[in-house]
Formats: sequence, C-alpha cells, structure tokens
Amino acid sequence: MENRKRKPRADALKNRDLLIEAARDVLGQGGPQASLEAVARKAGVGIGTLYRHFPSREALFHAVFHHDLEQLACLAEGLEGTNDPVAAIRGWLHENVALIETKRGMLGALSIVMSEESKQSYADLSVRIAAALNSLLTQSAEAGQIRTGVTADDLLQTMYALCYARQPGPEWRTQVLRLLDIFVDGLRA
Amino acid sequence: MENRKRKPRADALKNRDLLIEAARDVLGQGGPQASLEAVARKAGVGIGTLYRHFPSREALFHAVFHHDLEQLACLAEGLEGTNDPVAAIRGWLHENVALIETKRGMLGALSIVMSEESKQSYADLSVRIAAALNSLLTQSAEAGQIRTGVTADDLLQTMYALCYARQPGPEWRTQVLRLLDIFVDGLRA
DNA sequence: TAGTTATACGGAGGTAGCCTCCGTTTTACA
DNA sequence: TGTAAAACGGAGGCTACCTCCGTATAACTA
Repeated sequence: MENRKRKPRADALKNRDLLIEAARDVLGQGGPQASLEAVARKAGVGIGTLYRHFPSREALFHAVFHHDLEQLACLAEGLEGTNDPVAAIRGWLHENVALIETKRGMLGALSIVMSEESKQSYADLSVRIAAALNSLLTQSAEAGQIRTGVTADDLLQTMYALCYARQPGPEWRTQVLRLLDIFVDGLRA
Repeated sequence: MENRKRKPRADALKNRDLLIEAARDVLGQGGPQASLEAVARKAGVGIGTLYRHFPSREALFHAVFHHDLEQLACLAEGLEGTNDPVAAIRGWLHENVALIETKRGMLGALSIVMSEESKQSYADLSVRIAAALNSLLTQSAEAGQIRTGVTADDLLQTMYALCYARQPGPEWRTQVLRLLDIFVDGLRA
C-alpha cells in the first residue's frame, strides 16, 4: 500500500505536449472533424498514445483550448507596468482574435460537453485574465494614459461581438482587426 | 439527336421522396454527421441510389431544407382569408419553430455551401412566404382584427431572435413558444 | 550502477462510414 | 411487346475510429 506516486515519465509529458501542439495545427486547419490519426501522425506518436492521453475527441479539444487560454492569461499578466498600455492591449486582443480564428469550428462541439465538468479550470483562467486586464486598465487610467471607466469585460465583449458579427471568409481577420484597432485607438485619454 | 426528354421514372421520383423523408428523420435526430447509410436504410433503398440522387451530404441537406421551406410556403399561402388571423399566424410560426428545432445543427454545415449556387430557389420561396404573410397581415389589419404596421419581416425576425437567443436543451421549444405566443397575442388590434 | 517494475509506447485489427462502379432490373416509349 | 434509356442495389476499396496487448523505457531502489 504505497501512497506515494511515481513522478510522471518524461516521455509521457513530452508526448502530451506534442499532441496538443499537433492538434492545434490539424484541428485548426481541418476543423473539428479532422482525423485524430492525422493528429497522432503529425505529433509523431502512435494512435494508441493519443487515445491514452485523450480518451475522446472532446478531451483533446479541451486540452488545446485550456492550453491556449493559459498562454493568453500569462501574456496578459506580463503586460502590467508597460509604458504603452494601448499598444499592449492591442497586441493582446490581436492574439485573442488569432485564437478565435482557429477555434470557430470547435465551439459548437465544445459547448455541450463543457457544461459542467471542466468549467472550473476555465473559470479560473477567465478570472486571471480579467484581473490582469483590469489591473492594467486602472493603472493606465490613473496615469492618465487611457480614459477611465473601461473594464476588461468591455474589451472582451467588444472583441467577441466584432468576431462573431463578421461572416467567416478570407477577409475575416483583416476586417475584425481593422474595426478593433479603431476601438482600441478610442481608449486613449 | 432527340431533344425531347423522357419523363422521369416513377420509381426514381418515389425514391427521391423517400430519401428526403428519411433524411429529415435521421439527420434531424442524429445531427448533420448522422450516417448516410442509415438514411438509405431507413428509406429502404440502396446506398448507391442515395448517392445518385444526392451526390454530397450538402445536396441532401439542401433538398430537405428546400422541401420543408416549400411546405411552409404552401401553408402560408393557405392562410389567406381565415377569420382568425392571430390563430393562423400563431400556428404558422409554431410550424416554423418546429422546423428550426430539427435544423439547428445543419445550419453551420449549410452556410458555406449555400453561398451562391442554390440561393435562387431559396430566395423564391422566401418571397412567396413574405408575400403570403404580408397579404394576410394587411387584410387583417384593414379588417380591424390586428394592429397595423406589422410586416412579415417583423414576425420572422422576432421568431429567429427568440429561437437563437435560447440555448438548446430540453426546455428550448417550450420556452421559445411561450415567448412567441406573448408576442402573437400582442398583435391583436 | 544495475535490477526491478510501474508506466507508457506503438500499431495491428475489428468495426463502421464514405463513395464508386458496374452488372442487373425496371420503366417509358414506340 | 420489344428495346434501350434510366435507375437500382450492393460489393469493394478506402479511411477513420477506438481497443487491446506485447514490447520498450523511464523512475525508483539497493
């Protein structure tokens, strides 16, 4: 009855990361119905390894989404103290738009499964992001660099609205970013 | 060089209808990814027959959608001259909501392909529906049965907004119809 | 450092859906 | 009633899904 756990094997951790990376590419490119065997091939691992790490397609979606959201949270937290908050916000929003672009197709597939189980970890990341952005916004407002009264929710809601108002197409990203930039310019004090 | 076309074979027409009927059930139940072989089985025809009539999954979607829209247009055109326009409109909107309920999943799959090719036939049907509803609305308004100034677009936009604002779930239909009924009651003069 | 064992790996294999192709059957027409 | 155009069915080749298990390897231990 040994309660101590062995530490996870290094190759397992590495393969998990390789799979998430490959899934980002393959699913982003081919949509949520893309072949999981293609994901395994791209990651350079066997199909069995993929299924051991991610027992279902949804589990893989979640892992990719969680990973990307975490990147976004870290990026937001690194923004504090910048001397050009408008550029920082613009850059962060651009990253977020790029993410949404690769995820549009997945959202339908996610929405049902996400309902209860993994809500918590997403909620935590959302809180981290909102906190980081709000901190940046209030400090910059106090320093007179941007207008006061703007919240993280204002930024995110505007971004989502612009993303989902436009129909997908070759010009999608350009158009969304153009309108978003106008909004961001409007943040200046 | 015979320019005259043979009239289509009776079994071909019958099988086409059987396939559309089966597709309505199977795709409505199992979503847009449901097995086309299951559709063929349900229709009682071979898989080859399905693919001859509908070379792609999208072609089958279109056929089902077109068929249902045509039903809706005929229904709308049969409403004219009723002595209870509010009930007639309510009934028609309920039919439309029932249709949307079975189609939610398909819309994403359709939207890309629909873009140019089969737009025209849908446009024709939309015009027929709008004309029928507008005719009903103006006549009833002149007769003092409902308020004036309401258009077919008002009805349709309200219905779509209510349908897509609610998240899908077991209560979806009940909730949508409840709110829609309040709106319809509000049409009375 | 070498031995032990938990852990992870790969891919064969069984199932199922996609779509094509073609020999057979049925129907419209003369 | 004969015939050829039209339509039918489903076998077959392909690919993806997912499971299972013999093999390989990394973490631990003495």
